[in-house]
Amino acid sequence: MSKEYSSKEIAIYNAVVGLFEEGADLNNLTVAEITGKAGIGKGTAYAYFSDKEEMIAKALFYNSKTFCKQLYKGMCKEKDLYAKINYVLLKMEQQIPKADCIFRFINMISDNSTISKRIKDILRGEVSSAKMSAVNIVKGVLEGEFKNRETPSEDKMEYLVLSIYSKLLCYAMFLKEDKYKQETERSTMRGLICDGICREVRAI
Amino acid sequence: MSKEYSSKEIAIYNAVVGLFEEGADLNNLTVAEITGKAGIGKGTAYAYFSDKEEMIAKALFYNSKTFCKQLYKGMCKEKDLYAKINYVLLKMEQQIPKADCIFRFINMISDNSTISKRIKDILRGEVSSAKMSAVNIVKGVLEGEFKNRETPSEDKMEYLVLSIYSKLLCYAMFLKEDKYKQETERSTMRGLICDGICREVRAI
Amino acid sequence: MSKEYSSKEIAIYNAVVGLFEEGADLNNLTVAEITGKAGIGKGTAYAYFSDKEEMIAKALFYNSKTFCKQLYKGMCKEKDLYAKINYVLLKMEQQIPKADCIFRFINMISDNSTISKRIKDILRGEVSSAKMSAVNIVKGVLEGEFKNRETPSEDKMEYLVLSIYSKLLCYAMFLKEDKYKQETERSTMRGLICDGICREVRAI
Amino acid sequence: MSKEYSSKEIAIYNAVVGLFEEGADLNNLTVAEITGKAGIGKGTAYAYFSDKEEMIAKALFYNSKTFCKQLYKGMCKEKDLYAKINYVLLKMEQQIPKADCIFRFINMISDNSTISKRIKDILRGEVSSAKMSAVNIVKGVLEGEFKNRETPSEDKMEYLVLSIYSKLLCYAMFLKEDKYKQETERSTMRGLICDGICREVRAI
DNA sequence: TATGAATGAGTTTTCATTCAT
DNA sequence: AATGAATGAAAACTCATTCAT
Repeated sequence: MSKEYSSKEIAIYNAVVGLFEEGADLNNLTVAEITGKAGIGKGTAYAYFSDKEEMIAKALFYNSKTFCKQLYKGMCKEKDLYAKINYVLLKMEQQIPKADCIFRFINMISDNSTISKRIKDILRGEVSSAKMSAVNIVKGVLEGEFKNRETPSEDKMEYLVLSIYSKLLCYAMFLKEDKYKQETERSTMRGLICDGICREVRAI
Repeated sequence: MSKEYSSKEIAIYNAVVGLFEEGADLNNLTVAEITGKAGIGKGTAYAYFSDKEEMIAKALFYNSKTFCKQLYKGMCKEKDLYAKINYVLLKMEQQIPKADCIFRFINMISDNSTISKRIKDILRGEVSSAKMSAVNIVKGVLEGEFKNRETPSEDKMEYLVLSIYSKLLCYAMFLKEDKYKQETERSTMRGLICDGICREVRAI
Repeated sequence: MSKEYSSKEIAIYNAVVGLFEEGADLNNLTVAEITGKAGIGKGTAYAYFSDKEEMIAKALFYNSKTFCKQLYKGMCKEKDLYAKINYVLLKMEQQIPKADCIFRFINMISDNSTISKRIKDILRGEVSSAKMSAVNIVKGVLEGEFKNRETPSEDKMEYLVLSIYSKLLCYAMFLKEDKYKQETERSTMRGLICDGICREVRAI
Repeated sequence: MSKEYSSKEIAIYNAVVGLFEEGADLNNLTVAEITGKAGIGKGTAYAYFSDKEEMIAKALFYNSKTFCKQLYKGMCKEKDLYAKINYVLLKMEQQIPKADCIFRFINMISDNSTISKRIKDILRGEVSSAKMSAVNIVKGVLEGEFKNRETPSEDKMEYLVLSIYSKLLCYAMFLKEDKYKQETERSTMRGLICDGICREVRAI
């Protein structure tokens, strides 16, 4: 079911994400940097990827898939809506660089870069795409809410997904601001977001 | 109060935005393309900007400022919260490329590109930064809501801003999906967003 | 007298010639292509040849030697000058790719490529070189002509060789032109060449 | 009528031919070598040519055209067939490297290299192609021969062209052999070739 | 002041060759 | 002996930036 990755592929994926976490610009990464960080020869990388863009696109996709899968699993164990959202927000805080990387990944899907084109190719090929993965988390969050009551119309569900998804996305953005380096601030905002989402779900 | 722009500067700004709207990747724009589109010589551009990144960063900033200013003005004329939000969403739909350009601009602030660094420099210099401009719109939207009732705590205001801002941002993202090429779909979602935001504001 | 070739060597030789006949550029053949076509591992090839150039040079040499030997044999059976030349021209037509390969081989001797250097090394080592082989055919063609009459001076013999050799060479070149895809055209030219050479030989 | 060449183009053409004359392999010339020899920057070359192959192909073509034009002009002044051929052979001897370069050019037309493809593109574009130029010389040589007598059939003319052309070509090849470093040897062969051609023309 | 020809540093990518298995 | 994964040197090509006109 799950794809097999060779050790060299994983090395490239980790190198790309690692460089990103160190503050590199994904649009200006060089193959030399990537393979250097990965500890393999330049030529080797080209035996596994057709070009630089593929390396980066697949690395972002792999990172997103891995992180989202893990997030999804943990979130499912939480008992109610509030707890689920809180879990996701907390995990994002704990792994800011990973979350950030997904954030970049999602952004990249809609720029016009060559990487973006490659990402789209990958997503087309994969059944459970990465953006879907992020959206899946939101859907997972909502699941169970409508077991004991009528499921809202499709439009309303779509709105709820947008509403929750957008808050998660922006929370990731806000986390990078200096202000949110403080746990107190984060905790307050987290609470407000959880409350807000619960209120929205109830209201629909 | 407002800065004076020379005609050459404006030409560069319009060229950058124009190229972006034509589908160019902002990270791979060349000076030749920009000056070609602007109808001026390469050397001339360097008389007004210190490097390529400055051209792009300032162009994005200029575009955002202009669009947000216009949006802000129009929005103020609307009588209530619902109408204001509806106005903003409608304007975004009407000017998808411009909205998209701001979206990119906001995203860029948090990538690690050279352009991003330049944007930060500009924002530091400008009192009313562009992100602020976008956030300002949100603030403008909220303004007036709290004339007849107690202003919520600063934390809650911040949450409201995040909530509204995130929905606007994600609406811009969603607008690029095929589904939202249909006016009916857009109209439904617009209504849900306006309702949702009104509910949130009331609930706080 | 004749060298022994291992099966791997032969595989390489056939691979090179095969690739050439398929339209490959001898100057841009890769080891991967050659060994792939030969059905052996890259490392194995290096057990038999010191480098890529040697593979190609020896392959061309082998092909030339083989083809010329065969041509020489067949030609000797023909009774007179006209028949001999006609035989050679006909064989060239029947095996255009092989003839072409020799043609390339001869040309290569005088370019300054690394392959050319290797070819020269081989020719130095071999008593009956390939160019000699081609020239040998010409000499074979002339042989017997001067049994019943005085052998011309060395200079004149040299001229005759050049004259015949050059016509064979150019006939091979011309054969690649569209015009000579027609048997009628080829047949006419063949006749003219045979007549011309006979006349020259008689005149000397 | 004649194309204008920029000084940079000429510099590239001379550099390529110069490098060839110094013994470089046309198939392994690097852009750095060419532009270095030409005394211009690498980037500059790419402003005038779309790629390396174009530089080399056009350089060979330019050299051939120039040399053939000059040869043609001089040859026309000679009074009879013998003198004309003698003139051409002498010029070839005097400018062995140039003649050699044309020889390579003609050979290249029929290899399968990228340069060869480029040459074919050029020839398709030009009315008086380079191979034609070489052939033109042969035709020029023959011109005037048939003023006072009946022109032979087309086939026979074609044969004559092949016969003369092939001798010129091979003479150029032979000139590179050590033996023909001697003027005496060359002079003898020259005489034999002139006689031979005259005899052939008369016999047709 | 405006220009765009010229430059070369910096990137991607290929491929001959090696060597551990 | 045979293999092919791994390597990195080398080459093509691009493009920001300069500067003579």
